[in-house]
Amino acid sequence: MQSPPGKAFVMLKSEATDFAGSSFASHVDSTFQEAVAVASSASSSSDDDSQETQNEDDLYNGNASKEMVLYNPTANGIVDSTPPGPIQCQPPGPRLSSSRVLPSVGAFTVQCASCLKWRLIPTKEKYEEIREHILENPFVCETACEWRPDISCDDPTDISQDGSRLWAIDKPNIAQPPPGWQRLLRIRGEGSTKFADIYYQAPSGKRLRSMVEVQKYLIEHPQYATEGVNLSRFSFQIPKPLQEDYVRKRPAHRTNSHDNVRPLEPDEVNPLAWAGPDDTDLLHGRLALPPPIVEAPVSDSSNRPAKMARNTIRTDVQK
DNA sequence: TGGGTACGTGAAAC
DNA sequence: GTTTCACGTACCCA
Repeated sequence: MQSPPGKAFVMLKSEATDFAGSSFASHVDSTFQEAVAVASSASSSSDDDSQETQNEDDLYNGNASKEMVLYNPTANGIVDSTPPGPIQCQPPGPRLSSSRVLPSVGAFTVQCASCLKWRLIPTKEKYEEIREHILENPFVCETACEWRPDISCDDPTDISQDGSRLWAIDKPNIAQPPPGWQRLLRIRGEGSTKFADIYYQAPSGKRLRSMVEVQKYLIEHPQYATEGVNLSRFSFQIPKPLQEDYVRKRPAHRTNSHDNVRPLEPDEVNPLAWAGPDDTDLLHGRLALPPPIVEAPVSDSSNRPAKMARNTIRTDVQK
């Protein structure tokens, strides 16, 4: 099993304490139980069945060659080194302050193909640019010189998995959204049957949630086609969580899912610290980020269907 | 009450 | 058998 040609990791809402100064390996045992990570692998993956394992190995042991991670710097995730700059992933709208809102990707990290250290990517746009070509152009630390002139493979990793964040592997080689369009990743709560949803937001603000909708929209708005916007620019592939049980498995072809699906017990639930962001780093001016946009999916929610859980979350968190 | 969002689920694809 | 796609809809807020 060789290293996949490219990966993108998504680290989600978290309460972080430190990023740098610790290796993945040193955190494996203690953090994997806590981190919620999403991982998507490269297209190559001849061994899909072992992809998850490989991803985990990559993440912790540094075997991956080109990986990308998203993390949420609002949660105090930035290292004590040079700030990567503002992250522009899903700026919270008015509704996003709602307690319904679940974990959301806040920032982006890619693994250097050379030294295997993680480098923060300053903007979503840059991340998407890297991701689009990561198979052909593996990311290396020198690439980061574009926004951090003094960075090199000799510098410590920007981020390590300390177990307080949600990690996901993003898919490589996803096309950047057309100009004016936004690709939105919305993470669902833990225990849902699906990890996340992808939306494309048209310049008009219209949100499209499937290829079918995109196609309809492009037909209804032929001006985009004249601008070169076509379906190949869209991908609804979602990242995969490293924590396998973040997403509830669906029973095979059973409509009466209650028969087969055992709700997670509280102590089985990933004890995420979905706390609000630690302002420390913000106060230090390390990041210019949107305010917290996430409310924690409380572990309580795992005892019941997600929709019910939402009620609980609201009741517990809000007001 | 209408619009937006998050979640569940049937069907299709793998 | 499992994953992904697509979309219906419950729920919440303004």
